[in-house]
Amino acid sequence: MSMKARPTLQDVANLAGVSTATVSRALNDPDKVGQAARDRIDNAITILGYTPNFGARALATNQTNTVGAIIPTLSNAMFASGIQAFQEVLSEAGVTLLIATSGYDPENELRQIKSLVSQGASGLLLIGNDRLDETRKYLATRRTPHVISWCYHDGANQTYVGFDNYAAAYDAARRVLANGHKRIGIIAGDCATNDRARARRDGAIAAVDDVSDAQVVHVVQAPYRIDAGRQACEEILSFANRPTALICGNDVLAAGAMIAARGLNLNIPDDISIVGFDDIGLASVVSPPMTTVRVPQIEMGRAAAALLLDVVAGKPDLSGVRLDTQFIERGSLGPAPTKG
Amino acid sequence: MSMKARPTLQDVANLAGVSTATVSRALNDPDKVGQAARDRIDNAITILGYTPNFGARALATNQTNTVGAIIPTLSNAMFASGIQAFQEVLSEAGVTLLIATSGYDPENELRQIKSLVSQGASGLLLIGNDRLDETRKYLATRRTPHVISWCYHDGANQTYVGFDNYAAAYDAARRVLANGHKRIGIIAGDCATNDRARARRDGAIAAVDDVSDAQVVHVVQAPYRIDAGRQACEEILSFANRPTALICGNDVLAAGAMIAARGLNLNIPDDISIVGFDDIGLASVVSPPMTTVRVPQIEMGRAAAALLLDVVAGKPDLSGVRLDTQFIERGSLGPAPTKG
DNA sequence: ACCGGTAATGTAAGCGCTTACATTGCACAA
DNA sequence: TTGTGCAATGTAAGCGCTTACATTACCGGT
Repeated sequence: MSMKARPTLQDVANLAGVSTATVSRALNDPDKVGQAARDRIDNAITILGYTPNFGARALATNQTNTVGAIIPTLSNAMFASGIQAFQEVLSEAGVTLLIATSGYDPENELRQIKSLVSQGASGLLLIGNDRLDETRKYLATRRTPHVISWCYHDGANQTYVGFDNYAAAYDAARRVLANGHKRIGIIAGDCATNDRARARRDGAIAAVDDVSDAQVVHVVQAPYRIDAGRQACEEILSFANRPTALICGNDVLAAGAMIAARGLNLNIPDDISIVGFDDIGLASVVSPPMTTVRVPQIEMGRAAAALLLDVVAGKPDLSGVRLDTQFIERGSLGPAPTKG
Repeated sequence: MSMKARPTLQDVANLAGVSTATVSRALNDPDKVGQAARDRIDNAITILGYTPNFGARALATNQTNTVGAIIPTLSNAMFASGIQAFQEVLSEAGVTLLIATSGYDPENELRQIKSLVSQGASGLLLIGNDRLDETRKYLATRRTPHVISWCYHDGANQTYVGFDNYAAAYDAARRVLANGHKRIGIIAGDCATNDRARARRDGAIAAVDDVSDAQVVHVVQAPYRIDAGRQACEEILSFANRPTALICGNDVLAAGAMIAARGLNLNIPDDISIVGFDDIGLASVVSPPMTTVRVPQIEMGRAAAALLLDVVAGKPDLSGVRLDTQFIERGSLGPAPTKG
């Protein structure tokens, strides 16, 4: 048993009786190496359990074949399938994905960005638009290629692959209003460092404001957790002037709200309608099935990957991609109860 | 604007008018550098947007401060909070986490392992016990520190931080049987490359076998997706000799089963009881709330991180950690229907 | 005034890899 | 036979960083 922790190219070369250059070629461009040598090298590699040192390779070639993604959290399904799709496209292109989480904290996001860049990420997938100025500056002075997803804005000097949270929420609220609801409650996500949550809230509010006899009776914020959604809903329902419909920042919040409503013996949607956002798997399972806004996660992930690959490769395709959301009407939305 | 893509230590040194050694020291051991120099260096760093090249540092120091985790999938909440906890402990220790997914494919797992090691991971978190021999050999010859989670086995020459899937499923099945059920159906996860799914299935079967007048009437496998769970349930319920209770490989499957049952106008739990496994957020939201087995994800993640850190640091603490699961009884489990 | 000690800094080697360039050996044409 | 061309391989420099060792400057004690 060798004491060396990690076999190197040199070790392989020695064992195979060739120079390091030959081993390197055998690895990267097998055609350039004779059959005999190649066999001995392959053999040596398996014997030693050799794995190239990525950092050294990156140093020598000045290219890493690696990109990074910083997402707010792994803890709910919100990003899961999008990232999965992102990953798949990348690995087809032979690019490794490094994943980090920011926990919705901009400071932490910057730290993670630096860490990933440091690790060799030559491109970045970022979520949303709320970011430290310092982060922006860092990205700019380093000219780090990046695409921003899960949101979309026109004209900004950024590459977005996403959808318009504001418009989607506006539309969803319109649909709710079309059911005759006049008193609307809103359970928004935590808006402090989350532009998507803000956009969704504001879109919904704007839609209600645009209808003269309807009003937003309560707006509360809650982190994207079921229990927080329940608590928020309980709070809203404890006030006078109960809403007949609740528009929630995402499905997790809406699921919590449904529990709370049921806990108060309210029937959904007869007594109160509840709509979510994201259409995660859960939405169709709860009872009644949840009305929500479908986000094109997979398409978004794929498109973001393709675009990022382009940008990294130097094609300055700054156009971005705007995807459509879809309002999914299910049982949790019903007509406004007749005044009783 | 410099044309250099990525500023180096040298660039910083030039700008600050010192040698690279001084900059390096300023970065890693500030006390060793005079105040004046340090200021100029800090300044140069921000001006240039310098970020150390991780690979080069790793090369020079021979230590990476990085570990990797390979999980089957990001797509459901099964691993989310465990990984989150894992990550948190690591980052407290200043260690970076690299995440990759295998998609339950052992070949892919090996590929990802090599990739992470290549990237500098000096330790690995692996899920479950099903693995290519080649993978085992690779890990062994390289002496790559790793801990295995989401399962537990005694005596094996491995470090486990997890729980006993078999025992937990056995126990869950006992609880079901204690409710008087005699005809049990099982919707297992995809067992082919998933030892946890197998253990859960076999544990449940064993429990039923241990009760003389009860029997497993159907066993089907389905990937961990809601629609697959629904389909599997529909299949089982289409057979003669319907079970009165369904034990599912995880909550996602159970959620699908609940939909299917409801679709057939069966009341849960009056007509059929359904139990899941994992206790993901969804379990308490569905209606009726799902009886399931709580897995100590957070504790597991934290413990795995602590242990991995130890192993990487050279303390050969091979003891492993066995955690307990907890049977959570909710509305989806009821007494067996009286023969009708 | 001189010396030893110490703090601050510089010099240069080397980490594991790739690659331009040099070398070797051989087949084949003339 | 001699040269030519090409395939296979070797040599060595250099990627960005750390660090042992060397150097410098300046301190206080005598």
